[in-house]
Amino acid sequence: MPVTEAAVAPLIRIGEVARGAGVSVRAVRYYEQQGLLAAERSPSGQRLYAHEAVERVRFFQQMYAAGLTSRNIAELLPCIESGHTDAEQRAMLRAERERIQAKVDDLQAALDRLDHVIEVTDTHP
Amino acid sequence: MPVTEAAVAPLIRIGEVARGAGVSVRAVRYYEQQGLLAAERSPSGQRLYAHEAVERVRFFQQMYAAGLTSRNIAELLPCIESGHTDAEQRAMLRAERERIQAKVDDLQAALDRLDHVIEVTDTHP
DNA sequence: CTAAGACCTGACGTTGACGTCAGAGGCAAG
DNA sequence: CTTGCCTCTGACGTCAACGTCAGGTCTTAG
Repeated sequence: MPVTEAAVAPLIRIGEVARGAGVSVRAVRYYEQQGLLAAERSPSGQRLYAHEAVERVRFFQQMYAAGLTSRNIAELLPCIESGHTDAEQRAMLRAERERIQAKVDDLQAALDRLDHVIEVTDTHP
Repeated sequence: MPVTEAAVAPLIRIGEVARGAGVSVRAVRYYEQQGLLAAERSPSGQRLYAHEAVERVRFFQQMYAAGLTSRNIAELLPCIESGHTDAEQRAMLRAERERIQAKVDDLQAALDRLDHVIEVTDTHP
């Protein structure tokens, strides 16, 4: 086994990140602008990402879908990466959790109402 | 029992509707503009609403929270009021239902991820 | 070498549900 | 009558997460 070079994880360009995560190239640039996703640069200035960037962007999408803002996501990223938190961060995490839970409850209530409408209108065509 | 006049349900003004439903006066006007909520007018031009308007506005809020647009709500209002639907409307109702259900699932997934983060960071302070 | 894509940096446009401000009436109390 | 609060009609502002366009550079298949 040669001791020469560890297999350098091949970096990917922005288009591949975007396609992999199912978002636009513009969106990926936007995430960088919001401080969510840093990129190396090639000598010519093109952004280069590790493969994990794809999963990371998917995570962003999931959080956006949950109603978090870029700022919220930026705040909770250090918690995830460092694995430890101070009191303020824990409070923030719990607050976001409560917000989402409340939203789930709201949606469930809306769903119930819609189901009621559907039931009524289906049995009275 | 006098046969004179049925107790006229007292109409309320826009401010009371807004306070009752927990939204702004501007929002109530906006709903009218979107064709969601009609109002009588006093001789001087002020909007007058029945009490049920409050509940109706709450319903709007619930639907907005579920991610429906004003247009969506406007489309499903006739279904609710008439109590019957054509095929297209039923399809629309089901589609919205699916959208909301998908959103609930997304939120639940986000919640699970957040819970995981919270758990890890709580046990590693 | 060359043409087609992919990528770059600005920078303005979009969408939805309102917020906000201006200017002008209404309306009950004192 | 006037003070104070509510309401009216426009009409422009906001905010977030991008879309889109312009004009130029890079990379890669052939």
